[in-house]
Amino acid sequence: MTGNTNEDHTKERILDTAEALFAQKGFQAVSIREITRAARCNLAAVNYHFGNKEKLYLEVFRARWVPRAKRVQESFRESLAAQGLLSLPAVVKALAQAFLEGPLSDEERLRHSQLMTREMAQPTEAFNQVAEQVMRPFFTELASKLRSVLPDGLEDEQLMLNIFSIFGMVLYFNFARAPVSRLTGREYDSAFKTRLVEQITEFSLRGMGVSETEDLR
Amino acid sequence: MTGNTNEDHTKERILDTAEALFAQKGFQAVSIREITRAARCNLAAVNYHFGNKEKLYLEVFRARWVPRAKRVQESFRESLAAQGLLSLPAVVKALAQAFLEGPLSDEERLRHSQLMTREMAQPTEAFNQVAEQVMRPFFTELASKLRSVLPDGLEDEQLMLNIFSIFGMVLYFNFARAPVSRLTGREYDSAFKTRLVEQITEFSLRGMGVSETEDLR
DNA sequence: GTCTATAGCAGGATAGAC
DNA sequence: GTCTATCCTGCTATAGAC
Repeated sequence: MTGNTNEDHTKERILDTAEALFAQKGFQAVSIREITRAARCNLAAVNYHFGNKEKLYLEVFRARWVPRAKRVQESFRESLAAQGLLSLPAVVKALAQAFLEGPLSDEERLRHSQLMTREMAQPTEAFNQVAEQVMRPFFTELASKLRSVLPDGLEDEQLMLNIFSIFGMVLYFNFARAPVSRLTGREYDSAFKTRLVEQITEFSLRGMGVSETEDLR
Repeated sequence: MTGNTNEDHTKERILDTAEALFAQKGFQAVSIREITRAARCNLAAVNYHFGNKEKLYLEVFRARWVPRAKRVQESFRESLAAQGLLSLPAVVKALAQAFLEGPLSDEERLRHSQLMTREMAQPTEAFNQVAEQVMRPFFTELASKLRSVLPDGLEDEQLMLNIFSIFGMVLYFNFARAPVSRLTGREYDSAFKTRLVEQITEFSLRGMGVSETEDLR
């Protein structure tokens, strides 16, 4: 747009690099020097393009994290549509798949959930974006979809807590790779991730009180 | 032992203060200056008593975190014994209670799970202590207790994944207070925590495939 | 065991050349 | 828009008085 010949512009490289480093180590543990070194640009570039380190962090969420979260949500919708008739198993399975096997690369997914976990555990200014632009609308959508396939008379709060319970498992299996791998002796390869999707799906379906008269897959 | 008149000794105050700050902000985000200021002692005290900042962090786990984790495990055993006959609902409820309403004060519990979450998401040297001295023995114990009240023929890995699923929820409700509060509109008061214990217990019991022929409480 | 003082370094941020 | 050079603050760690 501004006549750049190279879309791998410094600004974009900084955003990518910064996201990866912030996800791995957290805001405070990453220095501007480390970011610019990894992004192969000058130390002053961060302050030039983003003003300061904190604004860079916020921009990572605005320009990278939020759009990616929307891609995951979109993948959930498509995966659900592909399964035909709306049913509880379909919703739950599409959810687990979107977050554990969805459109993200393995590295992207790890980054994404690390940043989310950090903001949940220790909210910064970015948490408002996460909560209002991504979590709240998605939870509302999920609640309405689930309500349509669950028995009537279910309380709002109960439904919410069920959704949180599922998310708790999904997030846990994403961020707690160290203990899960150590205690199960399994690597996070694609076979294991498929196993986890199955586990989350079946555990959640039973957990939400679906009768067990039929196979869930 | 060494003739101190005051057991609120500098060393102990530093450990308490450091634990709280490391839990809130993480290792890198806390400075020795901040710790010693909050512990009302001299800047040099950390290096005198612990050698350096990293050794202080490890000592927080050795002298505070691990013993507290063992208290939680002990509370689980007592709570289980108090419920009479060993049954699946008894095990699961005792587990949820120990971690959400157990022997810890609210502040202690928050600190405890924040430190644990940090080590799971981003293991440091302290993770070995956490995993081998606390998690592994407790998982083994839990697995054996659960095995005795679950149908025969259950695979080891399936059992492990079920335990992780429960822990995922427990941890999530502990560390993700910000989104849970924001989206449910509820504070983490004791009424809500009791509600969460109930949620985790019932969701997990159904999730593990207990037949639904009777009330779970 | 607790203090002051300070060495030595890494961090964020900015000014100004190009 | 990218660079170098530099300011200044705050950090860890240590030496040495008391």
